[in-house]
Amino acid sequence: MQERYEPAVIEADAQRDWEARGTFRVSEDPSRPKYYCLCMFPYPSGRLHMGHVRNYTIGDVLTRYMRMQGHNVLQPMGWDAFGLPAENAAMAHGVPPAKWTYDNIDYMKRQLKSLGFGIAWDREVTTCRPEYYRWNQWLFLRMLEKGIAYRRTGVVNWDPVDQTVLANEQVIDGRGWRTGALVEKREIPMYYLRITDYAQDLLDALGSLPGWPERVRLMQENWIGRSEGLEIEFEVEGAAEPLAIYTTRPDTLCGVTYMAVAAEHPLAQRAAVGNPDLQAFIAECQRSGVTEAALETMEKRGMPLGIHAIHPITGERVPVWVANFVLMGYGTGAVMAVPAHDQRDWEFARRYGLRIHPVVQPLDGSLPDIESGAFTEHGRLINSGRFDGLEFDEAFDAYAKFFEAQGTGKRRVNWRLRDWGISRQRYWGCPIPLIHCATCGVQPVPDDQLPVVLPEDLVPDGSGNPLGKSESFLKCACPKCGGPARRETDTMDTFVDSSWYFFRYASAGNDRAMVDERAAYWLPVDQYIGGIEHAILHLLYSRFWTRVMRDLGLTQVEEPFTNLLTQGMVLNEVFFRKPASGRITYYNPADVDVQVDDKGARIGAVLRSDGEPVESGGIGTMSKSKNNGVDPQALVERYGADTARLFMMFAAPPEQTLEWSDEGVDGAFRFMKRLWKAVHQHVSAGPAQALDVAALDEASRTLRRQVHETLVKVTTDIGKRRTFNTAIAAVMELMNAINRFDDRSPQGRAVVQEALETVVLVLAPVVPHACHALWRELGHTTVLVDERWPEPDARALERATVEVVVQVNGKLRGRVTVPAGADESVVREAALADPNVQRFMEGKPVRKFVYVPGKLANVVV
RNA sequence: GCCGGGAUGGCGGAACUGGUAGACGCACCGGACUCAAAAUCCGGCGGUGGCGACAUCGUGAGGGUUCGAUUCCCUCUCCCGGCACCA
Repeated sequence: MQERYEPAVIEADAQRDWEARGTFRVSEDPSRPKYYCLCMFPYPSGRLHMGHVRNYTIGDVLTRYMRMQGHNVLQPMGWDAFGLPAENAAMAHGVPPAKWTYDNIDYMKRQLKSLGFGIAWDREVTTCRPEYYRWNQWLFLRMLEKGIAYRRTGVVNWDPVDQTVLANEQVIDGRGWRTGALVEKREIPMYYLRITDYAQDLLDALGSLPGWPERVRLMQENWIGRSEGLEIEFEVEGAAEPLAIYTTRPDTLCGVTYMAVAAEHPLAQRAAVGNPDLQAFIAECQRSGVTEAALETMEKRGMPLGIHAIHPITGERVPVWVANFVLMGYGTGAVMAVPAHDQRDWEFARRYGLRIHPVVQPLDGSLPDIESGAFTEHGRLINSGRFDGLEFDEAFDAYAKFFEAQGTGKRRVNWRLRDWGISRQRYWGCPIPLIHCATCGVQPVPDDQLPVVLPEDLVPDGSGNPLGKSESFLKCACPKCGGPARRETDTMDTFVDSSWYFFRYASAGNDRAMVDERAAYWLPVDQYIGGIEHAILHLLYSRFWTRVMRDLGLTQVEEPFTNLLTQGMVLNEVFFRKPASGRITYYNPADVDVQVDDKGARIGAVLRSDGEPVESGGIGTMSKSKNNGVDPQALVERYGADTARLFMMFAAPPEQTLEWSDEGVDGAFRFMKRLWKAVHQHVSAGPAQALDVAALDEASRTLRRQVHETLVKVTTDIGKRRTFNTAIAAVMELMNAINRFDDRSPQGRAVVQEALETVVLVLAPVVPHACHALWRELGHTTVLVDERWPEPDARALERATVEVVVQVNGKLRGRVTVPAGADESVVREAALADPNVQRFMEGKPVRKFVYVPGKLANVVV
């Protein structure tokens, strides 16, 4: 056996071996339990980043673990290959997005292979390939037929200089990122998917997802945002049509002191005619951003329209305002304002001197305090005429009945969730398969003409969609009348691509159907793993898309992902210098030396190249802008894939953020060397004898118990808790025990042989290359990746005595050793006899004796 | 602003169902080996007091429940993720 641990050689050997054996190619085998382990596929940005390495290492550990547990495991991989960065790269370097994307895929695929992930590469999916996205188009046409897809206008960010639609991330402080021009809101026709038709189902089914983190279910529940309320019509003076509003607080109706409508609302538009001030204000509302965060954080402003609504209960005249925080897209584009019981309305009323009229009092009968803020809790009605004295539920019912009887209002369920706008005015995406004909209008592309292929040779220049300038793409015949027509140039949101790729892995290569019977074998995904940043949108869209496929008879599956693991982000330190004048410069932590005092505490940091100090910017996500990324490739070349994988899994539990640490990587590498050395030392003394459990001495029995205790712990940590860091810590502890054990007798060596075999087996999912080699060195002719996970020996786990800690009044005062399974009375006697325990009891009688069997006793005096 | 999450030694983290706070690793300190260094091995390592046995304080801040709270409840601070065209 090689004495030195040489990862480059070991890893290449192992990978060659798996490749030659076709170890990770899988087929559908109904005789074995299946396990579909899926990691979120990467966007091919150029190189893998540490987040990918973390994600795919978690997936690979589970894949290899479940394989050892006897499952038929599928771990596929693919590319989320459409998207904005390819267009940005095209603009920067003049390369077509297609070439850039395919080159990146080639490089990143090599990186993934070098990390030793057990991927079924024969099922690879690339979303920018026509053989993939034709099925986006095909399903879109089915949705159009069923009315799930429809056309209406939507608001986008418009850069007036570049004459182009901007993504939210391309709008910086309200200005276009390239032109610096003030961005305008613009309404354009777009295609939407009726995800709101599925809102109730998507909400209810969250309850059937016990394998999802509670926080993700909560976030989705809040995102869907079901609310029950009343839709109420207010008469408007001098207008034929009433003003409809939706409220979840009908009990506060008599507290309405003004109404607010969106800038785009017909009432506001009409009032603005001939009123320049109002026109200016409405134009200003058009200029704010379109994101919810921007709308919620901006200053709440408004202007009276000079018209009045009639309160449906009191008959009072109520002024109607236009306000920048009311959105035409939400509900009816108008709200009733109750400043006494809604904080936002309260602030608005204070600002503009509007009346604040309390109509709800706390249940204790006190008067609501509306001086410092709104009273927003439920309570009892006052100042509400014949509704006085009612509580929330009663008031809700009473008002509902009142309006239903009059036909001027009704109960309504409202959703925060909005329909999914899938149109993008961009080139590098899946073409929406529609044709515009001057005589026949919008026509779907017939199925036999699919796919509508995206030309791969265009280069965007930032001024609009290049598809709109490509005659060869645009020109087509109308499928209905045969006359000249033009193709739709909008492409689909890339969330469409990622909403069903997990079905396609299981139906790879089928050019006649979107999914086939292989999907019925593999779906649903047993374990999905990806970043927490996808907790809402991607996961919700996938759940929706799966339901549409179910309704079209394409699958029986309703929920695509049975278990979900959301991994935390990978962080690193941030170092920078900010000269008195000039731009801030970030330095890569690899180029910075940290200075510590003699206790190891940090006292400063200097740039290695010039020895001058740099400032610490704390810890942040690895990013280009902060220049704090670590290249996985350099890591693998220096330490090997196993060390990289071991560090990633050891440094933090998977759901938490992970802080990068070069020293931590060194530590992981040292452990690999120690492991290698321990096996080398053991093996170089010749083969071990068979283990005779009955012949072991005390020290050997203790080591053997530690081996089996570790096995139990690692099995639950990997298999149930998914806390790989504690599993690895337990194995490190065992390795320390093995290294301290120096019994070279035949039975001593037999115990060590069993211990080392166990270590190699349980570490195989984490550091598969080294373990692959070590398994052979330990005398096996089998291939480790096909071995079964070991079973603990119950008899090895038995203990004769246990240590019980003894507290007096909850404070630790002593320890007693008692026979395992001893009665409480035995423990009590031993505990009370302990001198230190007696000292702290100060001769007082025992008031209470709490005993946690085998662990702890608390004497209360 | 709203929704979700987090905060434990010098650092990353552990404590699984309310029961020994600090496992494991890193950094640091001391020692062995070495002409020396690196590597490796051994030992120490939350603060304070004590020669020591041990005591005492200590899990972001403040309060509460409990025999017992890092864990449960309330209030607050800071950090991170998402907010519908980044993926």
